[in-house]
Amino acid sequence: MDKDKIDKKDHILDVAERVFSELGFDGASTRTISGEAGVNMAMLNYYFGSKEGLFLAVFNRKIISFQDLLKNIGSDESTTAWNKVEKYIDLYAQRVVNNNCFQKLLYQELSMQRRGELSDKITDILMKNALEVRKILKDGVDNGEFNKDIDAEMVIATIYGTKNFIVNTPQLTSKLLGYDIQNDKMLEERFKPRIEAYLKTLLKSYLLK
Amino acid sequence: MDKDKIDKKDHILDVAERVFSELGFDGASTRTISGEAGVNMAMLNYYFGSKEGLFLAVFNRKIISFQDLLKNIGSDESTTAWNKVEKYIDLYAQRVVNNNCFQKLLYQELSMQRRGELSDKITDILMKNALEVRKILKDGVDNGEFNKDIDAEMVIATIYGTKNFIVNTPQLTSKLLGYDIQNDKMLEERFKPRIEAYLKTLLKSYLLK
DNA sequence: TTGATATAATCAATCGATTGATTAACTTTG
DNA sequence: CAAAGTTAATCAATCGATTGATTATATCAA
Repeated sequence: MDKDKIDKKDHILDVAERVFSELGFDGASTRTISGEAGVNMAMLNYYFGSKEGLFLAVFNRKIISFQDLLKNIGSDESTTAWNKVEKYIDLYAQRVVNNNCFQKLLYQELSMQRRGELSDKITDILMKNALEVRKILKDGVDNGEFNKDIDAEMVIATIYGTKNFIVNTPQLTSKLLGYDIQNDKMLEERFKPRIEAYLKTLLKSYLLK
Repeated sequence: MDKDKIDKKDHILDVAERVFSELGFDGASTRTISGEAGVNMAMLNYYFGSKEGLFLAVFNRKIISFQDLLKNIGSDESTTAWNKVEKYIDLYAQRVVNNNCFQKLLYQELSMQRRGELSDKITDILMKNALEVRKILKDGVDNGEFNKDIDAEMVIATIYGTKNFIVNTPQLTSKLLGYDIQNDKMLEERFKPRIEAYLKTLLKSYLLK
């Protein structure tokens, strides 16, 4: 039945996303993934063509919705630039909480600059997001809302980097923050409001005159 | 000759450090490392016992100078907390420029929480570093120099994270910043002063009353 | 509805390539 | 000579990928 096929592919993607996140692209073997998904190894290639195809499928499944949300924030003409920044921080924090595992995977894969389509695709997607944020910042400068001498690109690095550092080195930052970042409940109830409040205060004092 | 042996081992470590940084632990094969180092594959095991032994050797070689960084920063009682922060930013930026490759390797391995001994070792070192910075920040709060409601731990995440994001995703940030982060000359002449100025301005507006 | 048939899904088995590691022979050095 | 250094050749294990055979499902003529 068609419904079953979709469910099974989706199940494989779920498992693959988790295993990739835990072990990285190289560390996660197709045998491990198929084994944990409870399917035959050949099914991975049957459905997704190759290991890289499987990774790309995991990747593509995640990115579509976020792009649209981001675009909507930037295109809203009825609000201030600072309000857009706040909205983006909220959206981003929510995204991190919901896709903690995957965000780690993305950054990990991007960190080791590898050959081919995979890295290029990830770069393109993240670049699009980054440019969207930069446009918001530049607009804020142009309309006099933000300081004219802000370093927009570095601000982007700060937003992404602060989050990445925390979720990508959980054994370090959990000690530092005082609670377990890898625990979903802690992530939602303590980390999320904390990074939201922090980034807003930090950027507000830097961006606004 | 003993000198030659040391030089050769050191050369292998140099190459291994770079290749590990570029491809990760899994992605870097012993054949690639030995090939690029211009030595026979068996020499790696002859010198370092195993691939992991080689990795540990790369890591241990760097630890010593890492420790030195920790000592002299917060101990100066004759200056302000903000001045210490500025000094630390300068020192850190210098560190990044000089050890760009290794810094990448470090956080790559740490973000893949997979090994026992090595991961603990890295965590301990970085934790010591982080606590040193936190002490500076807390002292600044206690003597009324900094805002009393700053989030010290998140500030640390911002300092480390902003840097890490840029040097660990060079193909992305090079596009964003407009020059090649992987070029040493660019790193020294353009990126270093830029991140110094940015972090100082950013943190100044956030920390100081 | 039934039976034949075509398509999709799944399987065990195995492919060649590559991995980290090791061996044994050779060369250099002291 | 003996020890250290170095090499090519090779090891078992595992990698991603593919095969041909088998089962399940869908389609359609009678």
